[in-house]
Amino acid sequence: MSDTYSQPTPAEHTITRFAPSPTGHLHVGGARTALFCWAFARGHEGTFLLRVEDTDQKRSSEAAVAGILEDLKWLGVEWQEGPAYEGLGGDPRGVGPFFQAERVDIYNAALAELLESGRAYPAFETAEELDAKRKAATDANQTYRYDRAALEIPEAERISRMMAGEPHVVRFKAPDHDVVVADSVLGEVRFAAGELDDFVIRKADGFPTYHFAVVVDDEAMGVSHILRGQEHLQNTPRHVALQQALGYRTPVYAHLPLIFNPDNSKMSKRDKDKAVRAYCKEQKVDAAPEGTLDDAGFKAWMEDKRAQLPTDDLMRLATAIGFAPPEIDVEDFRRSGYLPHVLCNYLALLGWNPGEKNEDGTDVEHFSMGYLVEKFGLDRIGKSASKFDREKLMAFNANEIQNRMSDERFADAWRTWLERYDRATLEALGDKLPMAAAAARQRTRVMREAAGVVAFALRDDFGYDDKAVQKVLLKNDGEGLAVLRELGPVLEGVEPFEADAIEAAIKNWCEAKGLGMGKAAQPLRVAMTGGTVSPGLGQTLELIGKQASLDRVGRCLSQFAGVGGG
RNA sequence: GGCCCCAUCGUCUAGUGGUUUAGGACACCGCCCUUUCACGGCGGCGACCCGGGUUCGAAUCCCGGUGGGGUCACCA
Repeated sequence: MSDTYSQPTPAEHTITRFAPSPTGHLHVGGARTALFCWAFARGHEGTFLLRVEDTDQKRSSEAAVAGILEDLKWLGVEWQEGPAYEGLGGDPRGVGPFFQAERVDIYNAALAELLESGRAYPAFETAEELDAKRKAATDANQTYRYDRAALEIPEAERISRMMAGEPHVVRFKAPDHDVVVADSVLGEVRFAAGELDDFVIRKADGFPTYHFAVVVDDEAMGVSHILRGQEHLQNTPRHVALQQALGYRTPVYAHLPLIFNPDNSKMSKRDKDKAVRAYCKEQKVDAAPEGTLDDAGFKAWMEDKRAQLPTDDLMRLATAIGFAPPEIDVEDFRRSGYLPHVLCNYLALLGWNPGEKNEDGTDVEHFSMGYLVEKFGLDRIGKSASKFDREKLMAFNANEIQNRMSDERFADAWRTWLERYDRATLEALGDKLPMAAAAARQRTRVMREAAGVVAFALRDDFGYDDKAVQKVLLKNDGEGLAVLRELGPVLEGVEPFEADAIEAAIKNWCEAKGLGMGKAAQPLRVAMTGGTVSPGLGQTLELIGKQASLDRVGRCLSQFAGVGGG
């Protein structure tokens, strides 16, 4: 065996890896896999490494790599080994590089062994020829397996044609015995001999296929535990067969249950395009709004049910038409204003459960990253797929913001979020941000809702809600307006103009008049915001400011005086 | 269709043969708190896919059925 990929690490050391292919942002399913790999390694004082599977030249992009690294870092899923990124990554054991496209020599060395031992062989069919064979088999209602036609060619000729540079792939000769996959979640899964066909391990372009690269790399990098989605289960016998042929050890496998949409469809990036497209149809949007797409592009996208827009274009379009597509990628949840450790918390519960109770008998459901690291284990991973429930995630996030965060911590988190996603509001708020945060916190479930809660403070030129005006100001001969008239001077006398003092002053006035607080609060709300809903009265007025509050009372009075009496 | 996986309230799940009138969370519905909204408190609704075994006893073990899902590329 060549030293190139000999085992550099003692087998007892726990090493997990996350190996995304850089074809887009990190998907929540991938995020959960990464999270589990990370937690498992951490909990076993092991190493979590990141490897980029970019052997598909056509679909990989550097932007996608950067996006995935950023998403992981934001989540708090930190890799000790792998691509360097803001202090993460590195290669202390010298097992890199961590981009498969840079490891072709390593794969070829392993491949040479298989070729030599006769476990792999070149095949010369074109993709078109294979498609035709496949189609013929399907049409005849039969399962297609590669027919080993290339093995009909005498070996010497095969080799010489390969050496002469004739286009070819290399196939692995599948074993003639059953392959058993020992999975720590599912148990032993047996695949009968003959189920595997001679799959391709090196493509015509010289790059290894996924199956081959994964097996070689996991061995070379000393990966001890492979946690991945259950959609990979049928790949595993191929990998095990390859390991056996190469004399590698087989790592521990744990196949994670799948995550679905509430309607049982697979969660996919396409869902976003689908939702936006449906909204466009529903709202009869027949041309792309200014500054989003050109007409031809928009039309083509609308007509092709499976078309996907680049993320940025899609989001710009969605924003322009006032629609929020469902969150699918980690970046989507970040943009909506979920907290990273809450997302991790929720994700961890999809397919895993600590199985512990709180003292009051409820299940332990809200936990920190540290708790996850401490408790996570393969033995409590579930077997059945789960549906992604945004309502519950939202409730988790709301719980964190409303019941666990302080006003100060929320203000910090909000500021960070605004810096990235809503600079206009950040600037409009200015140094009132902490006050606004305090007012908005208990009414905010995800960060993007917060600005709406305090929107009244940002603009003076709001309109009044008719129903509110009728009910609160004009009813009973302008009772509400009369209250407002008297409240003006009361507010004027409040100094300093702070929430508690404001509330106290209004309360005093009510008591003196023998009125319930509601009789004063609601007219003031309408005057301050145009409607009947706002944060606490004191907070609302303080946020608006003394002069502006008085102005709003005046404006309201002059607008409705004489409309309905009073 | 072949192969493979799975199956507890609408959803996420606890439950590993008796401690279970199956526990919790989200959602939903009431009531309470209350200056609106929200928060919070209390209560309610609501599940072991079906059929056979095994056993004194089965949500838990076995078999079959049904249902759901995954996968069948020179993508990963």
